[in-house]
Amino acid sequence: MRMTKQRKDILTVLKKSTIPMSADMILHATGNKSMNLSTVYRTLDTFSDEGLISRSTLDNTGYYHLNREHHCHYMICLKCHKMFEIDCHIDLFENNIHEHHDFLVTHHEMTVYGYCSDCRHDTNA
Amino acid sequence: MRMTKQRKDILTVLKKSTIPMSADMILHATGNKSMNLSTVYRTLDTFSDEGLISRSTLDNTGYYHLNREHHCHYMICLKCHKMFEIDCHIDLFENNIHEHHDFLVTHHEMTVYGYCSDCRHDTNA
DNA sequence: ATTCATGCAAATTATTTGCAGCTTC
DNA sequence: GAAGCTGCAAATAATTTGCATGAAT
Repeated sequence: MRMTKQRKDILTVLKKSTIPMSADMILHATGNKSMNLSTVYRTLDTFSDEGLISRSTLDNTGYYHLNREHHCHYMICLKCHKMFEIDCHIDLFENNIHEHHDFLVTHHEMTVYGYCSDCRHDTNA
Repeated sequence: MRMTKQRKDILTVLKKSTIPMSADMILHATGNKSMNLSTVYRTLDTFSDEGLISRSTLDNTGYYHLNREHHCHYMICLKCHKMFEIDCHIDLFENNIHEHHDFLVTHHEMTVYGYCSDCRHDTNA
């Protein structure tokens, strides 16, 4: 993977951010006025393939964040759409989140990704 | 809320399904050849507002499912993209899912929605 | 030098909206 | 009969792609 100025800029932005960012947010955050949005998308794909970052679909658009040692989840305010980072403490739920983060939980979503039985035994993998 | 043929058709489809469906999948599943996709979207919005169904963004598109007594989450196969329903047993994780569902978990995502402190205390709510 | 990355513009896809006509209550 | 739906077509918005040029190894 070639380390171009664009890629460096994008990586810098991602390293600084504590919350997931959309491609557009990332583009603006770099301050690189000549960089194109498609470059951002392509770079994010590449970083993703390299396992450097992860993409989640939130609010109907893609959000990207650096993969760090301790993974975390996010709380999203239904009104202002701000995102707040929370550690992956499975026990830290509903009431606990309210106490610890002063965030009133209305609902949550969890999706588990992986490979199903069929696909694991499928030889044309 | 008026109960039109279109709304009945859509509700029937959602009732039959055990997994979330996209607007397009729902349209085709109704078999109603004269119904328009915008009607599906509008109806799903309405149902959502009524609290009848929930929308999740998966795989970058919206998926809708009926709200049932026991809520559940979904496992998504990274290869075939099939979805599998799993109960919300917070303790039923990684290894357990593998044992119980023969699904190899690679990663998961959890998002908690609600209202942040700022917004709860904001009078122009 | 060669390979890969970039900018630009055009294509795709999911979703939303305006509007005029048609149903349901 | 009125308010609320619907279909259709056109508008948005996010993301992807083709292609010719430019930069990194």
